[in-house]
Amino acid sequence: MTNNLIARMRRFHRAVTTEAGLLDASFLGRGRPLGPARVLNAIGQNICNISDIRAYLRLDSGLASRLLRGLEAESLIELHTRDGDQRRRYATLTKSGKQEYAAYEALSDAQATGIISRYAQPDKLLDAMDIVAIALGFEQIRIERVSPLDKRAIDCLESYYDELNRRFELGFDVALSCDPEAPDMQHPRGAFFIALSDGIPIGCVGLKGTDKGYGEIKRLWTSPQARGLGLASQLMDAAEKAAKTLGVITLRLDSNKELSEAIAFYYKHGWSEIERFNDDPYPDIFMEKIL
Amino acid sequence: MTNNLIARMRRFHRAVTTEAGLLDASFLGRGRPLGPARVLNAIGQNICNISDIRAYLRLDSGLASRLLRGLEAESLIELHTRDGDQRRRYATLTKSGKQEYAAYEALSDAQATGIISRYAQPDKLLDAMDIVAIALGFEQIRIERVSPLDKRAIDCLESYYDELNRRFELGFDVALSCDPEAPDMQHPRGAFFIALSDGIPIGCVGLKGTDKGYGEIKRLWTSPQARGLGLASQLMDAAEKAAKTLGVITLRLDSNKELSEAIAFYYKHGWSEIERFNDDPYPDIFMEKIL
DNA sequence: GCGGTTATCTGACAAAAGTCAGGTAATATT
DNA sequence: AATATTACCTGACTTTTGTCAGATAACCGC
Repeated sequence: MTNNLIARMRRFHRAVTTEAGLLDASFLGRGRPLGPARVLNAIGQNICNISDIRAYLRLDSGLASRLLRGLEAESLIELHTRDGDQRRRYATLTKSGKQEYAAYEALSDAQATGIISRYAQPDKLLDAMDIVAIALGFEQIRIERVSPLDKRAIDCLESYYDELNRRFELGFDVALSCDPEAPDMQHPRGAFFIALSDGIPIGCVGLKGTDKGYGEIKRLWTSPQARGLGLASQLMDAAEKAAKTLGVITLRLDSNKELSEAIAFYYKHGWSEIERFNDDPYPDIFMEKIL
Repeated sequence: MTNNLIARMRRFHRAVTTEAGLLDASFLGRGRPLGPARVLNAIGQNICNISDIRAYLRLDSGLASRLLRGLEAESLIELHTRDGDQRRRYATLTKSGKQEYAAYEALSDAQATGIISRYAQPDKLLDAMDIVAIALGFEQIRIERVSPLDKRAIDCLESYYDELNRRFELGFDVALSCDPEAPDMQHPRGAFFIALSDGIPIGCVGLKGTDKGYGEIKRLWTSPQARGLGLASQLMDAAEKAAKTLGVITLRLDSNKELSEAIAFYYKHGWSEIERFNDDPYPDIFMEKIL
């Protein structure tokens, strides 16, 4: 298999550059060169600040400036300053800019569904695309501290519950578990983190504050497509750092032996087994780590 | 999940264009613009005819001509005509051209291994890349008639035997099975086909000639990464067409009920169950189709 | 308030990529 | 044999992209 690695990778690369070429070429269908089209799309995706646009598209400052001037001349965008740093400028779409952007969106949606639709098992393809996209964009994964009530946090939690429900012999029902109250996982009592790959949530962890002299790690989860990249470690690090900042020195967690890879992960990261410390029906293993 | 489709696809697309940009940008490390570098690589991949190069890289004839002139001036390539159409010209790498090409290869190999190596489960990533590459390059899949002794045919057969060995409760040993003799699956007695995605074999089928008044379909297999794209149908069509050409009107095959998706496929494609017609130990279902 | 830094812009270039209207010789069609 | 087509080339041109050296105004630390 290993000797095959290069060939497989090359084939992938070729497929992908061709496809990328096609997808980008589709942007040309609207009579605008790729440069301005890319900038317009970046702005449409709410990347408004000029520095951010430059970084996202890897553009030289001069070039970026000229492309923006062009879009402004077409009156697709407007540039403003905002409160705060008066050097920074922010681009927003005008009415016709929004229409143009929507047209581009429609083009790439059509492309996307076209590719997916010829596939009998779209989920298989999408999962594969996720795996690739997450792996290739690994350096860009950001850990963000959010409210556990954030839409993206809830997405993660639902996937997490689904997975527990599939993996536990008796299923899993959050209502029966001791679901931590949101305030316990928010400043100043605790924290909640999500991992984002290009804006899409792919993992989460909660730090729950208690009044019992220890903090609890809850809902550590990474999306199946993101496993094997060390994301759980990153999340756990974020949670531990937050715990230290809050003055928590003892962390506890509960888990279930069905989740063998998780248990292995905890042992590897300095956790050790302790006695049961709650009466939640699902966990059968209890662990502790002194920071 | 479905409402998520577009977002996932977009993320993938972005990851992939960025990565593609990086990979292509790596071509720039050798002080040659992308255009000539791409042409050199196409020639290195044995795409020699100028029309083919143009089609592969989607280049205007004038542009292609100029890029070739440039490489010629660097004495990396030579252009010749060959027997046959004297208008057609074929590019070949010179000695230093081969060196340059090897240097590009080394660059992209380093890129590839770099990406793979940071992944704890490289096979997971590679499988995903295969799935994506095959799906995106679906239109370019070619069915080729080859000898069953062709290296690529043997690769397919080995994967096929491996899979049977995994899936049959008692395992699978080719030696115990009635392995058809190569001549039976070659002109004029039979045929053997492989499916190629960008040169890599991803499926096969054999048509075995017999002296018993019927032909046999053997070794119909598609790689797991290629399933769900209707590749088996394409292969079967090729085999049936070949059978007709050879004057065969009755086709038979044997299979095993463990391979439920295969059986379903046969029923769907006009095959019906018949009595056992051989004493091979592995099959437990026997089928026939009149063309 | 002053030197240093930062975010953005401008103008002048240069390189690369793409386009187009012919041109030539070989081949195909009738 | 005349005509059309094909494969490739050439030259003239435009557009797009990328680069660089300054300019300007706002901000930051002291």
